[in-house]
Amino acid sequence: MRLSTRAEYGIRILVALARAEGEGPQSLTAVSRSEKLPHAYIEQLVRDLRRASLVTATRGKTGGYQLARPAAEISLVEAVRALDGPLLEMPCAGADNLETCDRPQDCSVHEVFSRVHDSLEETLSATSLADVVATAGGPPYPMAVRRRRAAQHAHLTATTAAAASAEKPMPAAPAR
Amino acid sequence: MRLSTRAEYGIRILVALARAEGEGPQSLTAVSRSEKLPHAYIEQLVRDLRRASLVTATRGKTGGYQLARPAAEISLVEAVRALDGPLLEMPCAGADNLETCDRPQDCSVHEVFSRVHDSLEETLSATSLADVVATAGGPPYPMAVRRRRAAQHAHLTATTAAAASAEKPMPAAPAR
DNA sequence: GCAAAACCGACCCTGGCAGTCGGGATTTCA
DNA sequence: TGAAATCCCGACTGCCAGGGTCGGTTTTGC
Repeated sequence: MRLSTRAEYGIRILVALARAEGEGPQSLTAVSRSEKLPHAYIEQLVRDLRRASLVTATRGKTGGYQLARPAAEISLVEAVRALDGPLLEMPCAGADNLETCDRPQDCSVHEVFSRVHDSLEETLSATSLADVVATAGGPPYPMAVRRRRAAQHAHLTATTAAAASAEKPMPAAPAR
Repeated sequence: MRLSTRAEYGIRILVALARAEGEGPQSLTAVSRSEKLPHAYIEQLVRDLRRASLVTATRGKTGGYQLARPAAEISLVEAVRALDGPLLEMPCAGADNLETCDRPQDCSVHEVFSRVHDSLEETLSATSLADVVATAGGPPYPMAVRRRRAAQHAHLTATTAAAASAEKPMPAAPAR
């Protein structure tokens, strides 16, 4: 299972724009340089972001892109949907829109996949660009991650997985 | 984002075997017929399941496959890992094993992706084959899903997403 | 010994997706 | 006015992972 690089790059772009919030339009070349991403490719992606109204563009020599809304009000799930389509793309799984399962009556996995989809949606919509920017200032990541994992593992053995999930500090408000 | 059909089919196979728990080995042709999956392809998958010790095989004319452990003790995350490798396969993301991020010091998305990975792991490891079999008897799925969604949405507007997740009845014990 | 099963490796083939290219439309600035 | 920098757009390429197949061997029950 993997998230497309489209979504990954897209998020990186948005985060870069979020960092420069209020500083006016950022040119794509600047972003591509700072994030080390291929300019020509990025261009496609940012187009989709604009069409999804996550970003606004201004043309001309001093032009560039900026977030269409405050970073705190843009959740990652919007970015992923804009670039990647449905969160969990499977014939038989509470997809984003409707169910297109070919075994309508007795599909064993339908329920589970819907659950997976929902959990993805939850985690992604619970994180805003502002959150990402905020955490990104912290300690080097492998460390932070490992510390988090350790703490969580302790909980997992003591209580249930669901309970542990609820205890994780999930910073911000969903955008919608 | 999508789960490979390998994983999907694999789960279907395991569920079929779980349904026939205690009835001795089930031939692959039987499974392929009942689940409407291509025999030749399934064969590959079940091989991997065996190598991961989720399934045992008996050869010969009356041979077939059966679960290596009770269905209640096999979680879906094991199946997915056996067939699909790491849960969330991304260069920069707390992958299953170790971190192979090329932007070691300031990777903005590392933290988020790890969170997604963990949430996947939670939901998948919280569901055992026995759970799937149990829920699979119930009402036709689209209904069940829609009902669940509606209930959840009501909560989401009232409380936070994380809290709603904790309230979802997640039936069973993680396998490990 | 025949039939039916599990085993195995090698192979094919198509779609999606990362990434490129060339050109056009806008704006700014000198 | 024109050059330069940007956004804008559609079309193209190339690769490779993944779904699916095939032919053959070994094991076992009747």
